[in-house]
Amino acid sequence: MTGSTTMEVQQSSRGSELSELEVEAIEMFINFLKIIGLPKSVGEIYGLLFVSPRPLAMDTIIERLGISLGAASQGLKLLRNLGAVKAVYSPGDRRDHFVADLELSKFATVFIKEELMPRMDRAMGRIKRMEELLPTMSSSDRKITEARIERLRHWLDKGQKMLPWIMKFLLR
Amino acid sequence: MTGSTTMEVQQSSRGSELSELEVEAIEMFINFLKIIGLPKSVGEIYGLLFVSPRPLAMDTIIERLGISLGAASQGLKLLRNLGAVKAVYSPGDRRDHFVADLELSKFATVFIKEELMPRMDRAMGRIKRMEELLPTMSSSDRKITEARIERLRHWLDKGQKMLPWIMKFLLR
DNA sequence: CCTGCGTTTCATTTTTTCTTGAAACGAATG
DNA sequence: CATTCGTTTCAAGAAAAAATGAAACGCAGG
Repeated sequence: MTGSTTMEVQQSSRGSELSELEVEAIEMFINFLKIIGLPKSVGEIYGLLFVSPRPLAMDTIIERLGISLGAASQGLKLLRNLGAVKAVYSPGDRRDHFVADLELSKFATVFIKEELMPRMDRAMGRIKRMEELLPTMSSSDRKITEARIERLRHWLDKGQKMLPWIMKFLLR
Repeated sequence: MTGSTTMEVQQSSRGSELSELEVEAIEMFINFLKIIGLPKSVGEIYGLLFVSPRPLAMDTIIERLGISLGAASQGLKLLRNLGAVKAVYSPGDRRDHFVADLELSKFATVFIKEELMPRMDRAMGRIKRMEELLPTMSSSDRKITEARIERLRHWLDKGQKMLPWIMKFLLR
């Protein structure tokens, strides 16, 4: 019945062994996404989707990577929130299928916008607070600390000015 | 001579309570250094040293931060290796005393040089390996994956070119 | 409506990372 | 040189982060 064209070398989408190429991609993304604090499972998922020529359903991802249901679901959710993966509709299949968004700069820009910038803002708040607290120090020490805080502010300013520039550069 | 209005806050250099200003600085650096993957204790140490107008001995650091001997020793070692802290000689005292290097950009440049660049090099190695493996794919899928790997390489190239520029910018 | 498939949630377990403190070390001092 | 003070090391413990999988959910198809 199901005859048709022997399903070809579909091995990469239903067997369980990962091809060497897939392993390379996966390891690359594990290491890469770790930099911005994402867990291994997220790197695995994105790596697999990145080299996969066609959308994959969640249970395929689970089976091929050998990760748990929870990790897959949460990892995909996170990646979708980042905009790094999107779900595509697959006719005649109740399951969602997932594709990697190839715009890698998203990882960097999201990281900058969601992590670095808010942290820098909070740091700036603390610096202001420190400046307010300066008068509570003995005057001899105050000069020294004041200069340091000033320096801190200066450096942070520089960082804050640089980030938008980097983002612009990343977006082509 | 210390006249001024209030001389009270001398406590901050030998008692055990941290001043509010010190707390702000410490929390700031904990959060800041966490970005580049350094543990809390390291942030605490650097933060304390940063606002301290004079060099501190290790046991002072231990006492004031309430951290252990091991954490202090290892944290200071790490910070010295990064070049973010240096030991200064204090006449008539057997103990080492530590000062924060105020060149904050060091954290960023060390991170770029020691973390990002090597990772990118390794990633580039993997990309080359993937390109070698491409011929093992079925030809229909190969085109797609080939284009993606090409894209990956392009993006990584861009990143690698950007890093030296960022470093230059950070160093004034 | 019910049923069943696919997905999400979340308490628990596992793994990883950080901290602790005692023991080893070493170098200045008497 | 023996002693003492200061520092480093590292095995063990604590804390934090990530993964697991069973239960709850929700929705398409009957």
